[in-house]
Amino acid sequence: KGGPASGWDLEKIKEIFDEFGFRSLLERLSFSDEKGEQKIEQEETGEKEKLYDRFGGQVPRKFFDEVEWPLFGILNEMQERGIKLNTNHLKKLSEKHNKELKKLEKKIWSLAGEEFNISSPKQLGEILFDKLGLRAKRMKKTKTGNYSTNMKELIKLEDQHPIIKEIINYREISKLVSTYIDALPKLVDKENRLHTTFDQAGTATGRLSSKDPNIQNIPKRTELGMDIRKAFVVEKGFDLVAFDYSQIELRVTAILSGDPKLKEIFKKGEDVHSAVSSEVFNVPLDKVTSDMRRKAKVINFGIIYGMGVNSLSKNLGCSKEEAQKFHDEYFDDFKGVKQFLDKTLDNAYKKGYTETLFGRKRFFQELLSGVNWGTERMAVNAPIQGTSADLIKMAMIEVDRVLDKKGLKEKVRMLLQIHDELVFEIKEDTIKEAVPIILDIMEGVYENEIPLKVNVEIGKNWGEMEEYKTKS
DNA sequence: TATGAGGGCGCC
DNA sequence: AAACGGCGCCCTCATA
Repeated sequence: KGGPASGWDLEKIKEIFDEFGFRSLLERLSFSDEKGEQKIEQEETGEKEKLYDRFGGQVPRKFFDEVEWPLFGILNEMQERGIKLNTNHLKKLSEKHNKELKKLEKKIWSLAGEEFNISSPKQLGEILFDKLGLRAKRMKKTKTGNYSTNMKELIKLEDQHPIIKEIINYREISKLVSTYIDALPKLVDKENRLHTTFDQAGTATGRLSSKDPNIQNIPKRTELGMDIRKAFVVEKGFDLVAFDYSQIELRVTAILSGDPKLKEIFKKGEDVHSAVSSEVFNVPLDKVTSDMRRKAKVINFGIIYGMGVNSLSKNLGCSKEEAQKFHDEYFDDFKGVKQFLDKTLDNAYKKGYTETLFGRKRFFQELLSGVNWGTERMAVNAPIQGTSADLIKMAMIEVDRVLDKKGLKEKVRMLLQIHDELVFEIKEDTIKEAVPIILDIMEGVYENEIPLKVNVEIGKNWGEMEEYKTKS
C-alpha cells in the first residue's frame, strides 16, 4: 500500500510491473471473477468518492462531477505520457557547470582566506559577517537570530567586497545544477520521458501542484534557466506548443469585481500595466515611461496578493508616504476593485470562507473568531487565484473532450499544466488544425464581457519557443 | 539511514 | 515596526 515509511510509491510499483509485463497479470487477477464488470464499476466509483473526499467540501458537487472528476482521468494520461528529456544535453550542462562551480569555489575560498561550505548559510554568514565584518543598512536576521545571506541581503553587500559577486554567481549555478541539471535525468524512464505527478486536491486555492519532479517550477528567468528548458524536447515529427493565458489573474479580478475601468482596459485590449500606470499617475497612455509601468506592475501584483502599504513601499523602493499615495490613487481610480476586496474580506469574516466564481471554497476558521491580518491577505487572494485555477481546469476538460471527439488525441497530446499555461506535443501536420481549436476553447471557456486572451508559442524544445500567430 | 527544521530559491 | 498569494525541492545540520 505504500505507507509513509515504506519507501514504496504506487506509481513506481506500476512502472516496475509494466517493465516486466506483469501489468496484465495484475489486472487479470484483480478482475477475474464472474462479477468482473461490477467490480470495475465499484472501483471506479470508489476512486471517484475518494477524490471527492480529498477536496474536503471545498468544491460543489456539480463542479466536482463536471470538472474535477473528468480532469482526474486527463491528469493520469498526462502523467503516464510524460515529456521527453534530452539527457545528453543535460549531461553536457552538468559537466560544464560543475567545472565552473569548482572554479568559483576556489575563487571564493581564496577571497575568504579559508575553505568552507558555501552552500551552508551558517558557515557563509560566519565568513561574511564575522571574519570579513561586512555590514549593511537594515540587515535582516533569520529565525535563529543570524544575519540572513539571501539574495536580497547579498545585493546590499555587493560593493563592499568582491566575494559577494562570486557567491551570487555560485548560488544561481549550484541551485540549478542540483535541483534540475543533475536531478532530472535520474527520473526519466527507458524512453527518456519524465513523468510528473500532479496533485489535484493538494492546494488551498484549487491550483494543481506537481511533484517528482515538480514540472511547474522549471527555470526560465536566466540564461542558464533557458538552457535547462532546452532539454525538454518533443518526439520526432512533433512540435511543442505552449498556450498561456495572458494576465489571467487580473482579468479574473476584473470579472469578479466588475470594476468599470479595469474592465475597459481589457475590453480595449490595452497593456494592463501601462493602462493602470496611466490612471494612477494621471498621464496619457503614450506618456507612460517604463519606470512608471514597472511601478504599476508592482501595484497590480500587490492587489492580487493583498499587499499592504508597507510591502508596497518595500517593493517599489519608495517611502511609505509615497506608497500610500499610490495605494490611495489606485483605489480611487479602481473603486470597484476596492469594493470587491472589502466585500470578500467581509464575507470571509462573516462566513469563515471565501468562494471562487464557481463556488470553490477556501475556509478560514480563524477569521470567525476575530481580526487576523496575516489571514486577510490569503482571503483576498484565494478567490482570484482560485477562479483562475477553475477556468484553466474547465478549459482542460473541454480541450480533451473536443480532441477526443475529433479523434486527435494521438496527434495532439496535452503534456503539462503550469497554472496559466498548457503545453502540448502536436504532430507537425496537425498544428494548423489543432492550434486554433485549443486556442478558441481556452479563450472561450468563460464567455463574458472581459475577453480571455491566450498567447501561443511553438518550438522543438521548451527553451527555444517562438510566438505562433494564427490569422483570425 | 531516516526525519524534520531552517535557510534558501525555482516557478506562476 | 510593519514580509505580498500559491507551490515543491535543494543542501545543511541536528537528532534519532
